Amino acid sequence: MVETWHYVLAKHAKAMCELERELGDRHGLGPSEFEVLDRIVRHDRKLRLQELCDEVHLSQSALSRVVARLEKAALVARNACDSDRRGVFVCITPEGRAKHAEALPTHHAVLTEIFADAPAPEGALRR
Amino acid sequence: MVETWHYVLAKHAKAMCELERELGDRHGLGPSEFEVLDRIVRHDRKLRLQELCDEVHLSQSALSRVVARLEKAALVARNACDSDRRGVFVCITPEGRAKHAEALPTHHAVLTEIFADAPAPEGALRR
DNA sequence: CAGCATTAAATGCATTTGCATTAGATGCGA
DNA sequence: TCGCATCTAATGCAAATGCATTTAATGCTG
Repeated sequence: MVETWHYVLAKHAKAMCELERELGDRHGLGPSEFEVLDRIVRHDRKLRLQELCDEVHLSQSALSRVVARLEKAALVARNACDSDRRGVFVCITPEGRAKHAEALPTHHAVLTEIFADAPAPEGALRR
Repeated sequence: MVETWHYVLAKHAKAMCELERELGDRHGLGPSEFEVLDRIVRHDRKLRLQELCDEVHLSQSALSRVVARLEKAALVARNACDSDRRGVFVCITPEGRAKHAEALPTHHAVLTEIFADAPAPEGALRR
C-alpha cells in the first residue's frame, strides 16, 4: 500500500521533472500542454472542453488556461458550439498536429527510460 | 510503458487530491508537510535539511519553505549545526510528534482506499 | 595565509494550479 | 411564459513550486 504510493510518488516526480525539461527545451511545451494536445489527436475530432476535463488530470480552471495558452501558440482553436452556446469546442490546428508529431517521440523516450524497470504492460498494473 | 505512466498519473492525481483534502481538513497539514514530518519521525533523529532533500520529492527551495511553515506551526525546530555552520538541523517537537501520530491513520486510510485495487506489495511494483 | 571554487540554505520572482466566484446560456416547472 | 436551478467556461485570487540568485560558511590550492 504505502510502498505502492512511494513508487507512484517517485516515478511521478522523476517523469514530470524530465518531461518538463525535455518537452520544454525541445518543443516549448509543458506536460499539461502536451497531454491536452495528445488527447485531442487521439480522439481525432473536436472536443468539448468538458470532455477534455474528464480525461486530463487538471481542474476545470487549469484546463481552461492550458487551452488558452495553446490557442495563443496557435496549436488549437476554440470554436463556439452552436447547439449549446455555453460550450466551447477545441480543435487542433495543423501547427498543433505538427507540434504533437514532433513532441511524441520525446515524450515516449522519456517514459521508456523512466519505466524501463517497470513491470510489463501485461502485469498487475493494468487496472 | 505509456499505460504504466497513465496509471501513475491517475493514482497520483487522485491520491494527492484526497490527501490534500483529508489531511488539510482534519489536521491542517498539506501532503508535503506530512511527508516531511513522516520522514523525520521514521528516522527518529534530527536531520540535516539536505538529507531530507534527498528523500522528499521537492526542490531545495520548496523544502526550505515547507520546513519554515512547519516551524511556524511549532511542529519542528531548526537548530544550527555546530560542526558546519552552513547546515541546519531539523528536529521534531513533541507537538510535531503528536500531530504526526494523529495524521498517520488518515494518511493510511486514504492510501488504502485508493490502492485497494492495486497489486499486492509483493507484486511487480516493488522496485 | 590569501583567494577562489564549492556547498548549504534562504529568498526573489515567475509560473502553474485549485477553489470560489462570475457571466452567460439552458431548460424545467409553476 | 416567467423565474429559478443548473450547467459551461472564464476569471480573481491565494498558495505552492521550481529556477536562478544570494548570503554565508568551508576548504582546497598555490
